[in-house]
Amino acid sequence: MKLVPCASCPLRKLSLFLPLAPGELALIESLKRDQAMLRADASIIHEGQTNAPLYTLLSGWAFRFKTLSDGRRQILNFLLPGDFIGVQQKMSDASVHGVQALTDVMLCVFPREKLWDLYKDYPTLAFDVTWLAAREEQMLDEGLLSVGRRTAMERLAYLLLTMFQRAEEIGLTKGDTIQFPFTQQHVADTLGMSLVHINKTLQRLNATKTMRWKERRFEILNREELAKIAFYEPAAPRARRPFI
Amino acid sequence: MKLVPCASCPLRKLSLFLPLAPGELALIESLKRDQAMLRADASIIHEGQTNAPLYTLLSGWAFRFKTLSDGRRQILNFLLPGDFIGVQQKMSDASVHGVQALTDVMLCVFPREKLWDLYKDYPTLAFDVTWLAAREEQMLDEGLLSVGRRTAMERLAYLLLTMFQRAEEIGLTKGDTIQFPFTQQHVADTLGMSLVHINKTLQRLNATKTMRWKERRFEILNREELAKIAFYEPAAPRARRPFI
DNA sequence: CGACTTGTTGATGTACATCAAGGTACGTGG
DNA sequence: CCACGTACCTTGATGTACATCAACAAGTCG
Repeated sequence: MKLVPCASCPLRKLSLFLPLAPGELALIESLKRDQAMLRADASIIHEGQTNAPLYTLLSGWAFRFKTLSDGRRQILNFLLPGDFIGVQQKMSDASVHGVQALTDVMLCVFPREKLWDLYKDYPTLAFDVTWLAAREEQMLDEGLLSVGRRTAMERLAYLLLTMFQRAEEIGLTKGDTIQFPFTQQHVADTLGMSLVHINKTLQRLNATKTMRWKERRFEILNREELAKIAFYEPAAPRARRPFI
Repeated sequence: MKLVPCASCPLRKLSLFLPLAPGELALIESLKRDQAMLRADASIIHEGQTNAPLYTLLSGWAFRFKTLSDGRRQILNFLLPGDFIGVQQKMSDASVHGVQALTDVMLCVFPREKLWDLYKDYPTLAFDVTWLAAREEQMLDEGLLSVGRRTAMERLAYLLLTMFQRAEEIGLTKGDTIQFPFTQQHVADTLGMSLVHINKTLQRLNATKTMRWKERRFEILNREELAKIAFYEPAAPRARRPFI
């Protein structure tokens, strides 16, 4: 398989990313070790794996998760194109969570040892890495708020709405619809509920006519009302990039 | 109030922090704007506050939280001396969570604009910042796993055990005991449960004789057994500092 | 064609929340 | 000193949001 040169990397086309200085691009190019293609359901990082490389998700969906020894699983977050995989592991430690592909995915592989070069020579990029980590952390905060304090209906509405909006930002939606790759079981494991209860809550939520989710196809019918159900409090407009 | 010079900063004494190069110390010194002392219950960062500075917690306990507009509160994490406050906000955005002091606290104030200087001139320190953020994220992951998938008893055991261990690492414990500053209501808001249920679960947990928590005084009686109840799966030994 | 994955629905049980009342400790002002 | 409030904890009674179990339907894949 041919390597996609970074200059034509799909991520570079996103408006989220301002142009890099030429030197930065060259550096990124030099850091890139490899590119990997994985099938849906493949494991990207195993729980307990040591010194896993960093990845950027170029295309497809994935998710981070943890499991207890008796099999209970908690999905921590979904990953979309443009997301970084692996910053979570405090450097050089064993990974304490797994990452699994939800669809076929394409990954850019980035050896962990070289992260230091990036910090040393390209503080702008280092700043970006921190920014991405902070963004991840905010999503986790929201997840914790959902699972801890939102009701079943609010949780489900919140998750579907925000997943839609994340997908929308990177152009994965068509109007008010999208094809979600996850199942009701995935959602159950994300929201800390049982599959059956997700299904019953979904019936009630569909009945509100603010949205519809059936056979993986999701459609928003009334975004404001859905946001109200979700207890979604609109954040300040997103910064496009770290300041300076 | 006198400023504590960074060279004699309480944090510098912790074994968690290896010696800094002299230049690094000077930089930190120059970045330090101020030092603040706050009373228990004071708000350190308000939800919605923009461009809040960064802080290092020098002494005392605090916590990060989010609230829904109808008052439901979720505590996201507790903060102990040596923790960074504010990296979570993706730079320059409005803060989407609040931070409140649990005891009287002493803070080192660090203007957000200067973070860039640090990244530019001291990549080692920048690396540390990322490392701290990654560590925070791992704690959040565990919190999400707890609230989503652990039972009430497991959750409570896990929280108390890990809070004890975090305190132990920075020398806040006396043998197997510690004085926790938080109330059962705080724990309820951390674990996504009601105060009443926390109390009832606590009775059951005390009855196992693996620990005792009464009137803020916490004591571990059998760490291994408590860890089993908590479904605590020991992580790989902690790295002392990011590899370079 | 079975075997499997995903979704759906109903019956039953339980882990939790909510409500309510009271208990102890600690502070305050009279 | 007492009377009073307030913060935190405790316990029982009742209700409900959830999980679990079970059975079945529809699609897909070897």
